[in-house]
Amino acid sequence: MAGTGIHPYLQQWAPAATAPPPPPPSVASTVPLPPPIVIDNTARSASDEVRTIFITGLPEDVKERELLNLLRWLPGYEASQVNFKGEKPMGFALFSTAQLAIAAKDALQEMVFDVESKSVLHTEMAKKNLFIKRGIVADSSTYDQSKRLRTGGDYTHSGYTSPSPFHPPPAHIWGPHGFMAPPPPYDPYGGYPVPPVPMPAPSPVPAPNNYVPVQNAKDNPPCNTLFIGNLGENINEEELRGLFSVQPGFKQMKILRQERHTVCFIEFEDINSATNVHHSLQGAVIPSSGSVGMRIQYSKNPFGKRKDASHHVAAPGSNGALPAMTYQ
DNA sequence: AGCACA
Repeated sequence: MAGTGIHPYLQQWAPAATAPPPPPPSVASTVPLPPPIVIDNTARSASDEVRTIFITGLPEDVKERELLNLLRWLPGYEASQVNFKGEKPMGFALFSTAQLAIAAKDALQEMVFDVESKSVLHTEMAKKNLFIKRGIVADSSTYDQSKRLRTGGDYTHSGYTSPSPFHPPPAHIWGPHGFMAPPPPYDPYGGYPVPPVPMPAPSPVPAPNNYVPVQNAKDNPPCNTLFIGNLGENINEEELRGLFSVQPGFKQMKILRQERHTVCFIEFEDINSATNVHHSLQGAVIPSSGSVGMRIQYSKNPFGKRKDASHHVAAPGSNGALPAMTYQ
């Protein structure tokens, strides 16, 4: 049959077409935040956790809408706001859980927000949560853009369904099932106005079902190749390949089995694609890796560049002295 | 922390 020609995008945002995620432990159906996650926040009640991130590095002419449109894709996104301290914009974004806030923070960390103004985002957890006014934005007379708070798109808290078949969500930001942290208690199709596109593939890709913060102290300069470490000993190569090969810009990957550490290298078409995945899958946990989150770094030796650059090439013909063997 | 292949 025609089961083979699956459009890459369709796979990506086809989270639960025929294989819905394992139902969360059947609690009361309306509990808002039930993370059955690894992190042991058990000491603190999840209610007073800071789940807001603080964003600096935005260009001075940033529009609140710009930030919103970036953030609204991130899982758990609830609201955001830009305040100006002098002319320095400070962004705040509220997420549904602390963990999703951390995930978002990591995903945005060092992101190039605008190339022309060379703005690079820096993110931290906020000191306190963004306060959401209930009801509608109050002051419509002043129309002070810098202080507006909006509740954002409704994509995220309703899952990964795309707003439109023609406009798939930027999977390069969050990966196919990227940071699918706690399966939120939602009905994938409930309340969603459009019937989902008929999904040909059940669940070809074992997706990361979790995400764990990962300390990535050292990294190498950005390049088109990612180095993936911390994969756990029993990592399944198929699963790895399935995850990465659907990422936008993917070219090839090489899995390297070492004694205890399996690592892998993934080449992308360009640095940008690599960077997106670097952020989107950092700390992602895929089933066969156990409970550890993968560590993603830029490769020391990108594909297509030889490791040994001992022969520093002078500009051809720059000095008349030709080396011995230069014919051909 | 573990970085190969062209």
